[in-house]
Amino acid sequence: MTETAPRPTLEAVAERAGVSRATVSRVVNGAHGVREALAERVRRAVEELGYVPNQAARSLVTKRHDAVAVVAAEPESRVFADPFFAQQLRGISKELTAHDNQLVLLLTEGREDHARVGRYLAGGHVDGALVFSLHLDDPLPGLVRRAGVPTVFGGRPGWDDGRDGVVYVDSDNRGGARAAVRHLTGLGRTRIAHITGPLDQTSAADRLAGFRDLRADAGPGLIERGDFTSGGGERAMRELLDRCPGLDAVFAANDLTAAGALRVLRERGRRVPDDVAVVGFDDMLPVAEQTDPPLTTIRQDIEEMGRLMARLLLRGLDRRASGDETSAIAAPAPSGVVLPTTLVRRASA
Amino acid sequence: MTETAPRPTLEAVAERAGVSRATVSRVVNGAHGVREALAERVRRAVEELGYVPNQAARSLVTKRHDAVAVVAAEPESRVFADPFFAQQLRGISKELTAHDNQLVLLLTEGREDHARVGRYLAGGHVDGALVFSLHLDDPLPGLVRRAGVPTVFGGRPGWDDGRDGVVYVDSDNRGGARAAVRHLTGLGRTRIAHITGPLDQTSAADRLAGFRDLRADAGPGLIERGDFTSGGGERAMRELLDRCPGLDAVFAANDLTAAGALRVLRERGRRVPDDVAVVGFDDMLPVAEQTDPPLTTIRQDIEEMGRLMARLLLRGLDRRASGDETSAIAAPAPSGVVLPTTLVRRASA
DNA sequence: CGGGGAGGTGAGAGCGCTCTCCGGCACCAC
DNA sequence: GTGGTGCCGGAGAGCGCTCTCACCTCCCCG
Repeated sequence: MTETAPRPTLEAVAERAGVSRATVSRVVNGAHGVREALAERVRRAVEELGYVPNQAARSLVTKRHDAVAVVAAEPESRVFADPFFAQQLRGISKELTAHDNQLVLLLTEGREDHARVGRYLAGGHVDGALVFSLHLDDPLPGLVRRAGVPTVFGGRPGWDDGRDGVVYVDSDNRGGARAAVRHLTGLGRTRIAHITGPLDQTSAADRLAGFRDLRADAGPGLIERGDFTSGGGERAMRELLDRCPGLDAVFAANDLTAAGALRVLRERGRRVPDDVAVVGFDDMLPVAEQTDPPLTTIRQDIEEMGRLMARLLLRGLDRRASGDETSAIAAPAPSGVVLPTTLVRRASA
Repeated sequence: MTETAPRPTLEAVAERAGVSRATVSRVVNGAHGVREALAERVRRAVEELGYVPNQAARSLVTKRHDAVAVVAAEPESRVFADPFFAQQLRGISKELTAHDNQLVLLLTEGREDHARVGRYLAGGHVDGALVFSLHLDDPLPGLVRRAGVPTVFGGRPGWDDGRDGVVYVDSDNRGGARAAVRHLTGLGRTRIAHITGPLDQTSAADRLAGFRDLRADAGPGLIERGDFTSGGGERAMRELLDRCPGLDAVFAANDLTAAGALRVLRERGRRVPDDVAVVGFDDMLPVAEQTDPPLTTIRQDIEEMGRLMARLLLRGLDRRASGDETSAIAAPAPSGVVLPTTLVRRASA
């Protein structure tokens, strides 16, 4: 079918333009120091021949790939059930594209995949990695560290001990949770319950921490563990209602959970928000806007998270490339960047 | 920080094992014709040195990259609002991984991005492309064709004239629509309405066609255009109800649309499914399971679509690589593969 | 016991590019 | 005129790998 036409090489362009390979290379790579007349001739030759540099050959000598790996553990329902990952990806993609970098997607599933990813990263096929690590016991972080690839994490890694210069981007889960609680108390609610997410995920743990910040007195009776699913939200809500029928507000760790809680609340004859006010987290649109009543929730700028991750990584790569130790000191890589969240007020609280 | 240690080369392994580069290469690439004793020595040296082949160097000579581009137009709400894309990606990823291929993700947005993608594909950085083309007037298909890269499309391209050997994978939208209607008529419904999707997308057009297959007599009064969103579903449902208050069933082009319709139905005091039965399409879980009542819908195997796309592409690449004209004739690339859909019965119909 | 395989192994020529030299040339000052 | 000073541009050496050949053992058969 489509016979792969032999693509023109630098050599061919050089010949056509009547110059040497080196000159063509200089022009193609935007280096200065080539007389305009010559440069123009080269450019025309490039155009006429439809020359595109062979990335493999270039990488071979530069040791740069202009490619970044995005690593995500696939089985994490969170990653794929929500539109989250897609949105982060979009942010990442935009930023990488703007800097002429390619995005190599590595989805893992199971142990053997981890080994594969480790090998791939260690193999020096990409300049850096963007890793989504949501679980406390995630093997991925250790793996990429061993691979020795510059990395930025998405979400606070569980083992961030604040010292080892791990770079990550997260949204302000704790602050968002506080804002949710503050909103609820502002509404005059006093018996506020919290349905957590799976606590082996830092986002869930941080949201719980934020809740506790303002409700230090909340007995365990007002806190029930959920799992970021609506089914879990239902279960937890029932439990909570049985234990503490008089509660007047619920802060759910995410919107799915809140949707489940809402259903149980209605089923038990509680009016929302009159009897019980509900606040979610994420502002996951297809859910938050379509619950009954529409959900008041905490929004995070997912796409910006992705974009920021990419930006941080590329910046780090540049610094490394220029071997500029001083600037590395002048502007040390931030170890964690936390994006603000905002309260979106709808009808449920 | 992590000083990039100079990675061992084939040469280094060869020296350590006391053989020539060629032999190491043979072992590494699994070629036979190396005495077991030697092969073992080589393997040990590889292990000890932690040798990983340099893909750039390899590509330079083989002209193979073991990488496939996945191209998707980002602004299409469909691609990112649904978990669809993520699921297809997962299927694609699994299949590619199984064949040791990398996935390079290219998200486009706007005209200049198209040019960029075109250049990238034409640049021969990947062996093939998987392209999601949902719109009739999508410029992407023409672009990849010009780039001359082996391609498999996701979703039937609008311009598939049945002749030019375009390879694509789609789910059976038309058959699924027929199944939906058949289910409704089986329930004794006679005044069945259809809320379409945006008809410039082949999936929406095909679903409409399936509806028409069995309801050729359905006047335009029973067909209302939607846009795959719940808001559109609401609008269309109101319209339909005003125009034809006696309708007893609705087939919505997707679940989001159905969710919107459901809301309007309730608002207008119609009981579902008693007064009006509703069937959706997609079986988009967070939506279909959580509508009230839960949605009867047509499920498609999204992940399998992705997997199949990848499989088809890789198969084509293999054939091309082996230059095996005869097998190309013996097993011609299928021009379109259509995956079956199944009816998932819940409470709405 | 010698010749002809057959099967292993190594040498070496690139793949297409970048980048370091180094030579050439124009221009200035003396 | 001569020597210096830049700036351009070209030559050439690889980057790490694959792959074709040629060579070199052995082994088998006549």
